[in-house]
Amino acid sequence: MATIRDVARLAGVSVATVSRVINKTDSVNPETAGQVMKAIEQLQYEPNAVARGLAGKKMGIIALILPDILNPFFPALARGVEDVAHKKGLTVILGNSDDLGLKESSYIKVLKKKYVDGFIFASNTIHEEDVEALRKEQIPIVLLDRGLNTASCAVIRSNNREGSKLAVKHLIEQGCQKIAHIYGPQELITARERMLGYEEIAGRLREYSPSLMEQGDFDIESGRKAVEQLLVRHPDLDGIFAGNDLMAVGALKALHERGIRVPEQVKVCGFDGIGLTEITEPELTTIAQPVYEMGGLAAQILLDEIESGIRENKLIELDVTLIPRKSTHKEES
Amino acid sequence: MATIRDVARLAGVSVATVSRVINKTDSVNPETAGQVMKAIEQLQYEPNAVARGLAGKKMGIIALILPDILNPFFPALARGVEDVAHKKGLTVILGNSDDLGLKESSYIKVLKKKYVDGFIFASNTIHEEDVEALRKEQIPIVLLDRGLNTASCAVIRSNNREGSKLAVKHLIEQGCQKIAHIYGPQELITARERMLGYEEIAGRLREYSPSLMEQGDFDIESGRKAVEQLLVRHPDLDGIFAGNDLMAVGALKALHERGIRVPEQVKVCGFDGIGLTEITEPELTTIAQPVYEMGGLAAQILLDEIESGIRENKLIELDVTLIPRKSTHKEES
DNA sequence: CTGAAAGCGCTAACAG
DNA sequence: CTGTTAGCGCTTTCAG
Repeated sequence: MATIRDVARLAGVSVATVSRVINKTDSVNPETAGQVMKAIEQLQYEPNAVARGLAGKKMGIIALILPDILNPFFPALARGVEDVAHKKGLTVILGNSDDLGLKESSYIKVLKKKYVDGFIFASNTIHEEDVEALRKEQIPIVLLDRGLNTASCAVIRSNNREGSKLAVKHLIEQGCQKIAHIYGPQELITARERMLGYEEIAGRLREYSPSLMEQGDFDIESGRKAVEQLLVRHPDLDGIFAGNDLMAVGALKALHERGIRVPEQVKVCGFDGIGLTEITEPELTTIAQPVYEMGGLAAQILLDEIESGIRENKLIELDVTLIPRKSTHKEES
Repeated sequence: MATIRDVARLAGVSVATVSRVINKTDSVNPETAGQVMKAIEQLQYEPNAVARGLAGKKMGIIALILPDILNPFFPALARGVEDVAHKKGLTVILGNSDDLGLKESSYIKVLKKKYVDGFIFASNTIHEEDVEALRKEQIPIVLLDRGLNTASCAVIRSNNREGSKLAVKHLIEQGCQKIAHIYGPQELITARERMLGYEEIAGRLREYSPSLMEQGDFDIESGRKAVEQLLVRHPDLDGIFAGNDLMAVGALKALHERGIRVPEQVKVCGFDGIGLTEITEPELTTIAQPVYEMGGLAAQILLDEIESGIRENKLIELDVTLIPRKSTHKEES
């Protein structure tokens, strides 16, 4: 592997000059530059990223810390991040935090030592101090689905409240009158927002009652259990809005087990728009988030910040869209 | 951030000594070592990974190149890799190759410059030359699901042929007599092996015919299409063994659309054991690969190789297991 | 067992 | 516009 020295020698210039033409960091006489370029070509020279990193404190790597890549929500996010990073020549380090603050801290600690250029946290448990610490060291961060309180960096999320309202309105349009909601863990702002959206619309219904809400954990099993509870209290419910798709799948399962037909007797709507929703029977109506785009956008903002050195601090809220499918289909009368 | 120099100064020794106690690379007087340790504690010293990388050509990073993290087979693999890597203090870079040889080469090029310690390729299109090149540079590699021809590094895969035999035998036990097979792209050794396993067992059936096989692309849509073709030729088939779970899901969909009941009229079995198989209706019988374990093992072997510097070159074939579910359930008579 | 010093390959003042 | 040189922080001979 040729080094910058080899290039300098062959081109008959100093390493500084070579560095300049590579990084366009200073003007260089076009002719000299030409010589250098030629030498680079000839030697097939490629700058060593590690040496560069040591000198400049940037390795051309961004870190993506998410709860668990096994959760079907995250692969699309990861892909979104990776695609834009790769396009810009950066690489992505993946970390699974399991929503453990400690694991997040541990990733941060290790990755800082590797001079990663920036962090994207899609994790729900980052310690405020960790964010502050990174901020202080001028390491760019982008947060996904976090509250406003952490106003010291860019935050991306989708419009959860509006999405919920969309969902409930849709259920009503399809003829539902008694709509239950399975909400996610209330530590998560997304879960809270979705619940609020539900209450805002469902609260107006004659049949509404707070007991139409039941907690879940954003996983399939909890969705199933929640429905079992709900059916005890409200055997006559005719619509279920689950706080995410996994719980909606669980709901579908519970209903199926009980011989309750979807959508004829009960209509079900999820949230997220993950691929699973297309393979259930019936296919699941859902509020789709632009997950891939969110990942791409997060990466984009992060890269901009890395390049410019300017912190953006903005909160971006993306629109969601209703994808009507069989599970909420209105029977023609 | 304290440097090794600070530690040396505080401990009253040379940097070389500090380096020695950190890396246990040479014996040091226990007392001196103690001093050094104390200094390290006091200064909260953490060695800089990039400087280390530049000096030693290893960044404590491994690269995982797979076709597409969006394919539900890969998250578990990635998680397996990441978990063991993280346990050993290494980090994982993720690359999506889309099974494009060019993209793989591009990842290799970029990552070599970053002194990654090793590569895991779960991708199907690595150029033989690329592998050889890495080999020559002594960069450890582990391959997943590759043929034997690339005998120059460790290869992990699961016993696809036996798995297929298991599947077909199971279908026969459940009463199937005319079993079709949807096979995957024949460039993939996994797809070929599964097909061979099918032929070996199904070939003995009275009703067997080569026209019971139809090609698919390992995705849902192709599974659906394949079944449509198969039903034209063999309206009376009573079992389908799909080369992977996604195609099995497609098969389920096609059958459902045609009003053919599973498992009563046709039984369906998939291959892989991805999570999707638990949420279809009916739930899908499948041959499960230990995907998470495969990832963990790949990482383990890679790390061993990185640490020892000894190439292992072994081929490891993991066992698969039949997971019987509703989609192949035999009706009690 | 320990220290001095030469890199690893590149960037970024600082002169000129 | 260009060259010299001092780091970045650590590892690793080579002496002692």
